[in-house]
Order: sequence, then C-alpha cells, then structure tokens
Amino acid sequence: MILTTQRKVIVEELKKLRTHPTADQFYEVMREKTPKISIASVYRNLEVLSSLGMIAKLETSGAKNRFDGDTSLHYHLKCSRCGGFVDFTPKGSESLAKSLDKIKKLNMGINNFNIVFTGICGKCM
Amino acid sequence: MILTTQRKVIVEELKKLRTHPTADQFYEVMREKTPKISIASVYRNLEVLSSLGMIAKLETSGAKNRFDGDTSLHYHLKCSRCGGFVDFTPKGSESLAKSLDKIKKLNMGINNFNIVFTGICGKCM
DNA sequence: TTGTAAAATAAGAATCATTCTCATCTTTAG
DNA sequence: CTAAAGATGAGAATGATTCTTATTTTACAA
Repeated sequence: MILTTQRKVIVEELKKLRTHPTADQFYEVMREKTPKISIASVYRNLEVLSSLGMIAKLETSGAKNRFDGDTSLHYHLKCSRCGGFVDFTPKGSESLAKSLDKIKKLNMGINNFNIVFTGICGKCM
Repeated sequence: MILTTQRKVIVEELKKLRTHPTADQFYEVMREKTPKISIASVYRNLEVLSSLGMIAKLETSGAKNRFDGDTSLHYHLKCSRCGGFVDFTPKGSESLAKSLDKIKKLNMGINNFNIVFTGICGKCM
C-alpha cells in the first residue's frame, strides 16, 4: 500500500500550497487537517513521495530541504532581502531551457538540474 | 579586523581543497592545522567569509551547506550513485553561460544563480 | 610601549531539525 | 477471519548548528 490515505492527503495538501514549505512547516499545515499526525510521518512520507516523483524535493534552498507539489520544470528565486523562496520564471528563460536541453542530450548520465536564482523578489523590489 | 589570522588560514585551507566540505568536515581539516580551533568559529567564520564573497557557500547540495574556495562561476554535479559532490563543466556549457548572462541582463535584481546537475559522476560511470 | 575599548575566539551548553525505535494500528492476501 | 507485512504515532536519540560567556587578541590613541 504505497499510496496510503495519509500519503494521498499529504500530496493533496502540498499541491494546494504555492509556498515551498520545509518539512516542519508542512507538519503544521498537516496538523490542521489531521491533528494526530506525527512529525516523523511527515518527514518519512515527504521522502517516500519525492522518491516516487509525486512531489519535488528542493535541495537547493539552504540548510533545510523544501518540498514542492509542482513537479514540472520551473525555477526558483531565493530573495536575498526577505529570505523568501518563490517560483520564478526569468525573462529570457526560453534560451535557458534550450541550453539545458542541449546539455541533457550531450551529457550522458545527467538526468536532472537544480537552478536557483538569488536576488530581490517582486514583493521586496 | 575583518580578516583575522584565523580567517586567513580558513580561506587558505579551503582554497587548497578540491572537495566541497560541509562545515563539520572542514572543522576536521582545520584541526590538523590549528588543533585548538572551535567548531563554533568554523561555522561563524565560514559564514562571515562567504558573506564577504571570499569563499562560496553552496546552498545547493542537500541538507547541509558546503563551502568552496573557488568563487568563480562554475557548476557542480551531485552524483546520485556515490553521493559525491564535484566540480563539473558539462558539454555545451558555453550556451548555458550565454543564457545565464542574458538572464542576468534582462532581470534586474538577479545577481546570482546556483546550478547543480544530478547524475552519475565520472568515477561511478 | 602601555591602556583601553571593540571585536574575535574557545568551550561547552542549548537549541532545533531530523531520524530512529518500537508498540500499536491498518491493510492486504489467502 | 487470520496472519503477515507494512504504516503510523509518540517520544527518545542523534546530529548539526547556534548561542552564551569568559578569555584572548587586536587596533590605536596617549
């Protein structure tokens, strides 16, 4: 029973969020739905679900991993002012997508990339 | 006295390494040179030095930050087999560099990017 | 040089995130 | 229905990082 009820709820709740919560932040979110959930289950299941590819683990956000319900290719911006971590599609990203595609084709063995921009987010600008 | 003796040694030792040690790994390295150094000083000073731009903090390597004495633009590969974290210049990286340059020009406020490839490293291949 | 104030450091305690353990509960297969 | 396998909750254990504080070092004015 890989996709248990609890795991389905986790995916569902994570996909509702636009934020990219850390495991402990997401634990707080889950507690509102299912108060008796254990924090160990949150850690465990975020790990399981990301290894199944059902959610994304962002290992690019600093000391703590963040999780993202959106598994499509997109980029993130880490705001150097407020510390926020937001979805971000820069101007000119088409050429970036092409370059990455090219690299993927030319380099056997490369199967993923993590790209995080650093700068000032829209809110802080 | 921003650049204390200790901090100079830290930069010097870090630049000698090709690895990208975590703070606690680097603490072990430093202890060989200066046995009475405190692990708190290592954490503190790696932070200070990276905020000065004298070393690079790689926030893209997983749960723990890694530090790199090489502050020039280059990419890293995280090996999905051995877990290693190595310098990596993919075939076709010129086009990537161009794209990134373009993005930097088009997007005011963006001042840095972290790119980590995931795949099998040369050793494991 | 010396005295003094400011900053840096060592050591270890404290904190915080994450993982582990295990008793209990749930699910699935037969 | 029953047994076995797997999942969960609770809290303990671990491990990394940060904080606190007494001590040491540094810069620099007298």
